Amino acid sequence: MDNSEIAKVFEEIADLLELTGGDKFRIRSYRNAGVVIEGLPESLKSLYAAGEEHLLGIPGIGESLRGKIVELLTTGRCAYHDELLKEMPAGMLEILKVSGVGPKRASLIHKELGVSSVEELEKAAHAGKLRDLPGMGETSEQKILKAIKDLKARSGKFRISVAMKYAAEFTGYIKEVSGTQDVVPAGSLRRWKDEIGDLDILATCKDPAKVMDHFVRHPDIKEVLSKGDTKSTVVLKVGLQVDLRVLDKKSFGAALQYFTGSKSHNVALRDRAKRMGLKISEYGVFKEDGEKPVAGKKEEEVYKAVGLPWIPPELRENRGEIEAAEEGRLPESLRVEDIRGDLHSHTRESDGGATLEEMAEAAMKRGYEYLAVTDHSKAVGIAHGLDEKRVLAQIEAIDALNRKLKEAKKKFTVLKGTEVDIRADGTLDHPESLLKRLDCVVASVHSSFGMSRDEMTLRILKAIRTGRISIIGHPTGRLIGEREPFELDMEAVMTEAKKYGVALELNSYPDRLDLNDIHCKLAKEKGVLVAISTDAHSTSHFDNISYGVHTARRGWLERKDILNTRPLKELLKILKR
DNA sequence: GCCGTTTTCGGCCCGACTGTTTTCAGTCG
Repeated sequence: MDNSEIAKVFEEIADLLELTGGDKFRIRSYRNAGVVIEGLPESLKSLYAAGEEHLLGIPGIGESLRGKIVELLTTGRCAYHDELLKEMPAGMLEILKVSGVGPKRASLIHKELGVSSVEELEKAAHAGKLRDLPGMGETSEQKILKAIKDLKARSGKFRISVAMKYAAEFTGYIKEVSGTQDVVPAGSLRRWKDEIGDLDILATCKDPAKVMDHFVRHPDIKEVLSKGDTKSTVVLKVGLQVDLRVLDKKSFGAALQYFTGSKSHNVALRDRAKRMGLKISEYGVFKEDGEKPVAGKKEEEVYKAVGLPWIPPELRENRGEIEAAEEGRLPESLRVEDIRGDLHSHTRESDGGATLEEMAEAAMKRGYEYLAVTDHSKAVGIAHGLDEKRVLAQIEAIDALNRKLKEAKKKFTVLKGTEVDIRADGTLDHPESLLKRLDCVVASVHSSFGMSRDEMTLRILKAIRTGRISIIGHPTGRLIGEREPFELDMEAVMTEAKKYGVALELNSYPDRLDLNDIHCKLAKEKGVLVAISTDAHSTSHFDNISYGVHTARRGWLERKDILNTRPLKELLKILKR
C-alpha cells in the first residue's frame, strides 16, 4: 500500500466514526493522520522496510496508529476499518460528499429511513420522505436534491492558472466598490497549490454590505450559495466556487492568516496559541480573558504573538513548518529572480511556436544567462521530433547564434540540447554519439503510460544508467485534470539519479507541475538537484516559471537545491558530470 | 487517539451562515 491508500483508510475511519457517533477527538486524530501521511515525502513502506523504529516520531502518529500502519503494510487490511464497515455500509461514505449532509443528518437518514447510498437518498428525497425528519423541512429536501445533482456533475478542481485568472478578475471587480481597501486572494491560491478547489478572496471595507451586494451581481456567477454580512459564497458558471470575506482593516492580518490556511496549519497554530494562553481568530490574537487584541493588523504580528517568525504561505500545510519556524530553520525562500536560465524549451523545429532566435531573444529579455533548446526527438512524431541529421543542423545553427551573441557582447549563451524520448524499453531515441555532443540532455517519457509500476521504474532507471542524460523531464507524466501520473517508484528513481548526477525536472507548465511539492521535499532529502524549467513552446511560456518556483517553495527547496540557479560556468560543470 | 514552557491525565481551534428553530444544531471552511 502506498501513502495515499493508507491515508484514505484513516480518512474513511474518521468518516465512519463520525457516522457512528464516535469520540470527536479520536476522529480528529484519524483525520489528522490522513493529512500528515498524504504530505509525507518518504513512503511509509520504505520507512517500515528500513525498520519499524523509522515510523516513530511522525507527528500525529502514536502507538495505535503506528500499529495500524504496520497492519496495513503487511496485510493490506485494517481490522478496525473492516469492523466499522460492518456497522455502517460503505455507501454512507458517499453520502457525506453531498453538500449540506454531514454525519449527523446522514446517520439520522440511515437510521430512520434505511437509506445507505446516494441513490437511495435521492429516491427518499424525491418521495418527500426527508421533510418529516426532525430539524429538516421541504427546503432542506430540495437543497439535498440539488446537491446530489451537483455532486454528479461535479467539475472538481481547477488548475492554479485558471484560478489565477478568476482571482484577478474578481479582485479587480470588487475594488470597483468605493471604500474598499485591501482586496487580495487568500486560500490555497495564495499557498500556490497545484489544484484549487475554491477561490478565497479577502477584502477590507467599512461598509461590508455594499461589497457583498456588488459581489453577487458579477455576470460570471451562476448561483449564490450564501450571502451574509461578512461572508458570501457563490458558484461561477464554470463551476468554480468563490468565497468572499469582508472585514475591518484592523483585522486584516489575522483575517489573511486565517483565510490563507491550510486548515490543518491553522488548527496547529491555534492549538499552540491556546497553550500559551492566547486565542487566535480571524479578528485577531486575544488574551484568553481580554477583549482587546494583542495582534491583528498585520500577518507578521499574528505569528510574532505566538513566538514565531512569519511563515511563507507555501509552507502552511502542517508539514513541520511550525516546528521549523520555532527552531529557526525555515527554508530560505526561493525567488523567481534566482533562476538564471531555462533548461527545457522548444522551437519551431519540433512543436514550438517560435524560432531559435526568438526564443533566445525572449530568454535574454527576462535577464537569463542561458537557455537550453531541447526539441523533441524523432519518436515523438506528432511533435515533428528531430532525427540525428536535423539535430546536427541545429547544433550548427546554435553555434552560429552563440558566435553572433558573443560579437554583440551579449552575456547570454544558448545551450545545445534535446528532449530525447525514453522509449518503452528504456533506451534513448538518439545515439550516444549524438548525445555526447550536447550540453543538456533532457530525457522524458511520452508514450506507453500504462506500464506497471515496476516496468516504468525500470524503464527510467535504465535511461538514467546510460550515463548520457542530464535531467529527467516531467518525471510523472501527469496532466492535471486530464491524465493521472504514471505509476513510479520515485524513491528508487531519485536514489539512482543521485548516483548518476542526474537532476529531476520541476516542469512549470501549470498543467504539469511535476515534480510536485511532496516529490520536491523528497528530492531535498535525497540530495537530488531539481531543474525548474518551463518546457516553453512559445516565448510567452517563459512566464510560467513562477508556477514552478512557488511549487518548489512548497517543497521546501532553496536556491542551492536548484540546478538552474547556478551561473553558466558552474552549470556546465555539473552538466558535464 | 495524540500529546506535554500547565500535564503520563485531561485537555484537544474558532466563527459564519442556514434552516428550522424561538435559542440552536448542523454544516462548512
